[in-house]
Amino acid sequence: MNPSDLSAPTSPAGVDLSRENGVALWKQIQQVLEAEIAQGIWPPGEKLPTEFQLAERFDVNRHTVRRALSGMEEKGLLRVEQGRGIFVHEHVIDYMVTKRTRFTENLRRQNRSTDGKFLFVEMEGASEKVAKALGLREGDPVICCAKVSYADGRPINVSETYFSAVRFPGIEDVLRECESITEALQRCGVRDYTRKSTRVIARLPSQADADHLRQPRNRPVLVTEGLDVDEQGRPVSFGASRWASDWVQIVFES
Amino acid sequence: MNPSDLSAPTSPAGVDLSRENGVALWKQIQQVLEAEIAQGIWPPGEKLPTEFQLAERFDVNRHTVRRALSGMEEKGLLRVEQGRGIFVHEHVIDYMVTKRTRFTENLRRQNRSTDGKFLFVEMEGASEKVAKALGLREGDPVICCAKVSYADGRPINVSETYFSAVRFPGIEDVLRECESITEALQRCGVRDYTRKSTRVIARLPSQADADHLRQPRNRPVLVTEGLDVDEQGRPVSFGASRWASDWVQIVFES
DNA sequence: CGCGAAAATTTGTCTAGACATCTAAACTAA
DNA sequence: TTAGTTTAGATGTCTAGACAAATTTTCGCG
Repeated sequence: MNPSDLSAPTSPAGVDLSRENGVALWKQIQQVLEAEIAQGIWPPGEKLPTEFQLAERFDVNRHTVRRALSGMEEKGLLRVEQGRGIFVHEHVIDYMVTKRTRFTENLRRQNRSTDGKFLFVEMEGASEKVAKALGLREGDPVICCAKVSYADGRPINVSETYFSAVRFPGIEDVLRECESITEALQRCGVRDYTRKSTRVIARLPSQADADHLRQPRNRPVLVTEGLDVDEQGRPVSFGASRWASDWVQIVFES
Repeated sequence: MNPSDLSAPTSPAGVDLSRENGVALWKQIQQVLEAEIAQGIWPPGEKLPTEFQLAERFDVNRHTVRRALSGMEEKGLLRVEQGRGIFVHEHVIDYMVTKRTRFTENLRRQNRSTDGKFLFVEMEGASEKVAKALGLREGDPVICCAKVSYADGRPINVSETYFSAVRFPGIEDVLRECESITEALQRCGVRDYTRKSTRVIARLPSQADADHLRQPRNRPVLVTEGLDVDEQGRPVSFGASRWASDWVQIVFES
C-alpha cells in the first residue's frame, strides 16, 4: 500500500547538494523540498518522509534536515507533529471571491479542513453602515452573528454577519444550531444567494481580532466587507471580516 | 557610562532553570531573556552577552542558547549579526504623521540610526494621480526620486517622491547630491513645508518592493500617499511609500 | 473478536565538538 | 600616518549520539 512499493521511489533521487558553493546544506535542502511541494510531488496534506529518511536521501545528519524543516514550518509550508510525522501545509490560502462565494466550499476545493466557532449571536440596532448596506434604517433590528473560522485548524477569519431581524424572524435560533451560514439561510427560505459587492482594505487589527487570529497586533489584517443578495437582488446579509493576512490572499476572479 | 558599570552585574544571576518540569530549557531561557528585555535590563540597541557567555550563565550548551535566540529573532526581538553579536531590536517603529513630517527627524527622535539609498532620479511625465496632487496637467514634466530608507540598518521604506520640474528647475541634480529630500528642497528655496494630507492603505507588495524591503511577497506592506505644501499652501511634493509593515506602525497624531 | 499492554516509530531536546565565515581590533610595512 | 595583513572574537553550519515524549502498530490475553 505504500507508494514506495510501486514504480516511483518515494523520495525523488537525483538530488545532489553542493558542499562547496557556500550555500548552507540546510538551505539547499529547503529549496529542494519547497520546489517539490510547489511541483505537487508532495500534495497538500501529504505525509513527508521521516526526518531519518530525508537525512538518508540527502546524505546529511538528521539535524541538518531538521534545520531545513524548521525554516519551512516557520514559513507555514509544513505542519510537524510529534510522533506522527511531517505534513504539507500549503502556505497561502487563496480565498476566491466570485459571485458564488461560500466559505466552506471555497476552502474544501483546496482540500482544506474547515471549522467554525460562533462567538455570539445577538440582536442589535443597525449601524449606519449596516443599515445602508441592507436597505434598512439606522437602528432597525438586525441579527449580528460573530464567528471565527478555521482552515486546517488555524484561525484565518473573524467576522460579523448581519441579517435583517424583520426579514428573517427566528434566524437567531437557527444560527445557533447550524454550522454554516449558508445552511441557516436555506432554512430561512433563501434558496440561493450571490455576492453583490466586496470591498477590501487592510489595517492593523484590534486586540480582540489579533487574539482570535493568533497574530501580533502590528501585523495587518485584510478587511473585507461584502454584501450578499438573493435571486431577486434583495440584500440578504452584510458581512465584515478580518483575515489573517499571513495565511490568506483574497483573489478576485473576473 | 555603561549601566553595567553601576550596581547591577552585567548578567543577572539568580536564574535557575528547572530541568524536571517538562518545559524545554530553551523555552525557559527565552522567557527569561524576553522578560529581561521587557524590564529594560537590555535596552533597545544594546549588545547582549555572547552565545558562549549566555550558555555559561544558564549552564547549558551553546546550541540550547541558540535555539532560544532563534525564537526571539523570529519574533523580531533581536537582531543577530554574524561576527558582531546579538542586539536588542525594538520591534515596532512608530512613524508619526503630523503636520511637520520629516523622515530623519522622526526616527532620530526614537534613537534610530537612519540611512537612505537613492535608486534613481529622473524626469518623466506626470501620471494622472501625480498631476492632480501637484496641481499640474497629465504629462507635465516631473522629477521622480526613488529611494529606499533604512532605520538601524534595516530597510523600512521604499518611496517615490515627485516634484514639478517647472517649479524646481535643476532639482534633479540637487537631489543626486543631497542625502535628504528636506535638504534638497531648502536648496531650491523651500524654507519650510508641511504635510497636507496622507492616505494609508495596505496591500501585498510587488516583487521589487518585497526585495527592497527584504520581506516575503505574501506579507502586506503599508502604503502611504502624502502631499506636502509650502507656507503659501502650494503643493511642493507628492510621495508614494511602501512600508515594511512588520517594523513600522503609522501613527496619526491629532 | 475486542481490548489493553508492550513495542516500534517518529519527532523533540540536549549535549559535545569541529570547522567555516564574518567582523573588528591589533599589528606591520611602506 | 596609512594601507594592508594578521589575529582574535563571535556567529553559522554540520556531524554524532543519547534520551525523552508522543503516536501508531503489534501482539497477547480473555
